[in-house]
Formats: sequence, C-alpha cells, structure tokens
Amino acid sequence: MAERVETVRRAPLTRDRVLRAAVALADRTGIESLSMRNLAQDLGVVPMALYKHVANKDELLDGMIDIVVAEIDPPAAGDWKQAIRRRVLSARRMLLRHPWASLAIESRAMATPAVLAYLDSTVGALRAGGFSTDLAHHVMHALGSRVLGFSQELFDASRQAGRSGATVPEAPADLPPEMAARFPNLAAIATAASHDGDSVVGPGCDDQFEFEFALDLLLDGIERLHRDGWTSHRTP
Amino acid sequence: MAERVETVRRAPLTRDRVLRAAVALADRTGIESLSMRNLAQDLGVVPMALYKHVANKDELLDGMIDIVVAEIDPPAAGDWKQAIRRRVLSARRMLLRHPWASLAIESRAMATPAVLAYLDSTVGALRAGGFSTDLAHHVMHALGSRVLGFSQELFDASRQAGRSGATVPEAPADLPPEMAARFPNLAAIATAASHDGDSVVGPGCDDQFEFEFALDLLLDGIERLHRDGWTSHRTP
DNA sequence: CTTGACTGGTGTACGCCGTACACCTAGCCT
DNA sequence: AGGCTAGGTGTACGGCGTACACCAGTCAAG
Repeated sequence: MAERVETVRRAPLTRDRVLRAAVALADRTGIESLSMRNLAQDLGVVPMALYKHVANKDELLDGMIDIVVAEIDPPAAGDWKQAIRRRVLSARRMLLRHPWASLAIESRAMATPAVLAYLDSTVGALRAGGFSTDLAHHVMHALGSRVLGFSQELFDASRQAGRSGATVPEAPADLPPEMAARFPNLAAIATAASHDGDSVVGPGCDDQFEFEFALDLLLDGIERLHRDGWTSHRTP
Repeated sequence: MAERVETVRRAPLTRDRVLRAAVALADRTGIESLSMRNLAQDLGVVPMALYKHVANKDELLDGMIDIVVAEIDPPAAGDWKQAIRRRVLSARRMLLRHPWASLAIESRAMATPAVLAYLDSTVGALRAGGFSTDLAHHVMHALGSRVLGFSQELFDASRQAGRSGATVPEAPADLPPEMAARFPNLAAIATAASHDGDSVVGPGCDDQFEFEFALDLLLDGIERLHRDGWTSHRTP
C-alpha cells in the first residue's frame, strides 16, 4: 500500500493563510508594495495560485480588513462611556499595529462585514446605556472618524454591504433583511433616521446635518474649555 | 517679415493647465482612473509631454491638492467660533465638489504647502480669539479629521514639508526656519508642544494624549446631551 | 544671416502590475 | 478502473509609470 507521504512539501494554501500572510507583508513593507506577485513569492507559490483562494485583489484587501478589525477588543460590560472609550482606544491600538489599515478601510467602497459588526456592537453599547436610537445615530456620526475613519457614507455602506457572496457561498446575504438580522443595532438607528416624520431631506440620513452636529459638539466643548481657562495637564 | 502664426495650433501646456485638467478629470471619472496616459489624451498630447511640467505622478497629485485646497474660503474676521465654523464648512463643500480629494490628501505622505497654509490660518483664527498656543494645539488635533482628515501626523508633516523643490527652483525651502516664517502659527503651536517642560514623552507632541483629548472632548459633550435628554431638532 | 543653445513635445522601450485562460496533477468517490 | 474536482502552474495580454533619446521651433549672440 502507498505509505502516507511524509515530506511536508508545503503547508497547503488556505484563504486564511493567504490573508494572514498579506497582513504580515503589509505590516512589514507597507500597503503600496503589497502586490499579488510579492505575496505569492512570500508564500512560495506562483501568483495565480492566490486566485484559487481570493477572487481578486479587492477581495484580498477586504479580507485583510476583516482580519485586523477582528483584533479590536470586544465591548466590555458596564458604563457606556468607559465601554466605548476602551473600545475606541483598542481600535486605535489596532490601527497603530497595522498602519496601512486606516487608509485601506477608508478607500474600500463598502464597509466589510467585520467593520459593520464592530459598528453594530458599538451602537449596542450606546443603546444599552439608555441612548435613544436618534441620539445614538448622531453620536455614531460624531464619533465618526474617531471610530474608524469613515464619517458619512455609513448607511450607504450598510445598504450596499454583502459585497461578494464568495465568502459564504450559500448565504443569501444580499438584501437589507439579512443585514438587519445580523446587525440589529445598525438597523435600528438606520430606520430611526428614515422615519423621523417630515424630515427636511428625503429618506436616509442628512449628511450635512450629521456633519454640523459633530462639528458643533466639538466647537461647544472647545468653547467651554476656553472659557474655563483649561490648560494641558502635562504642565501642572 | 514673418507674420505672427495665427493658427491656434494648441494652447501650450503649462503646469497650471496640466493640474487643472487633472482635477477636472478626477472630478469626472474618479481618482483611480486618473492615469498619466488618460490625462495626456485629455489634453491632446503624448503622455511623456506631461513630465515637462510635473516631475512625476506624486507631484501631480500634490499639485491637484494645492489647487482644490485653495478653493476653501479665506478666514473671516470676527468671532473665532463663527470664523472656524464657516471655514470648516467651506472645506467640506470643497470636499463634496471633489470627492477624490479627501482620500488623496490623506494618502499623501506629506502635507502640501497649501494644506499647511490652510491649517496655519485656522490656528491663527484661534489665537486671534485669545486661545493659548497650548490649547490651540490640542484643538487642532481635536478638530483633526473634521478639518481635513489627518489627525496625528500633522507635525511630522510640517517637519518634512517642502517636498519637491521643483516648483520654486531657487527657494531654499528645505529647513524648518523657512517653514516657520511661512506658517508662523503652526510654528508657535509646534514649539509650544515641544517646550512644555518635563513632558511625559520626548520632544514633539504626544499623539496618544492628543487622541484621548479629542475623544474625551466628544464623549463629554455626548454625555451632556444624553443627560439633558437632547433630541434631534428635526422632529420638534 | 548664421549658429547654437534652450524649451517643450515625441516615440520607443522597460519593468511592474492585475488577471484571463488553458493546463496539469493528485486525491477521492463510485 | 474511471472520472470528478480542488488546487497549483505557465503563458500571455493590456495597462501602468517613466527613463531616455530624439526632434522642432524660438530666440539671442556673433
């Protein structure tokens, strides 16, 4: 009988191995020198072999984003303010570990499922803290770029999400219903935005309103510091 | 005598014409389909002709950024808060006109002179409003991505700025002194950051501190809204 | 009037990129 | 034993940025 081949040959490629190698390579050499060819060489394989595991380079980038976003700490229980603060700082640490990630996330046309999950659980922390969906909605926009670097296109994003279908071959992840089930908190604030009666704009949320909301939140806080003669803690 | 050639032939290329055509093309077709070849074709010229007016594609992008940043309204006189609010909203309008610009600005390694000038005059408005350089410094970081999409690397940026030298061939624009003269307000807050005595970190500014400053400013504002039962103005 | 330098547009060519497509091979199911 | 399939290969194409050699016109000095 044929004995089991015991030469290790090479660990077989998997989608996960490809994505993790890509993240490592981008960490090491920067995103702009991450090419399919370099990555393949890194894995000791011919470039086209990668295409058995990712559809194309865009999908590779989406997969890399999902991996690093998954590194963000899960939300902690308790006080909403502490919970969110910790979460955002954890996201920041991730972005410092993977300097290419913020630009990659922003340049992606659509939010990936992992990003949506992160956002969803953040909204969940707010609502658990007693925020109305209305306020939670505006707060997400205000945190915006602080959270991950998107500010407006959030709901365009969730509307179009579920971009490939290759990842989960038999999931009908195509329609809002699916998304609503997976990201209930996002769904809640999205519908809150659409449903607030005779809104100035049509359906969806008013980007200009959101932008000014965040801006004024900052300006008011700044004004308060200024009035109170605030000074940096670093020189006591 | 040789008569003046009256056939129009073709308006001669200039750096400015190249940059404006590039902006128009990016507005029309998106930044990812802006190639030297497309741009050249748009101008009725062979690709290599562009290189007589810009050093390479990176410099082309820098030039495009300078052009659109120059579209932001100059600062208004009077109340600092209104002045900055108006300025930021003007910047936002520019970014909506040129959807490629925010990503382009963020992906550039270094801030361009026009961006630095914009920042400098914003700092100037704060200082004119009576802000200490200390507070003005932190405020700039807090406004950060709201202002133009960078948050930390601001001072790394100004340190390395003056990137090409091809634009102003005989300017010795290479050293911080030059920059300090051109952007006095930026210089003021930069040195304020370096000089605050026994700072926790070394020279330069403490990115982590700045990030948390901005984050807490937002969280405190949000907490206040929450406590006061704030609700969207849109449904009175 | 000639000449020679300089400015700005041209043509060719190179190396890198993403990826379509045909192929091959090894293991597994029947 | 025979065929299906998953996964790795090789070749090739079109597009990209741009180095480099070249050339046409203009214009100042001799």
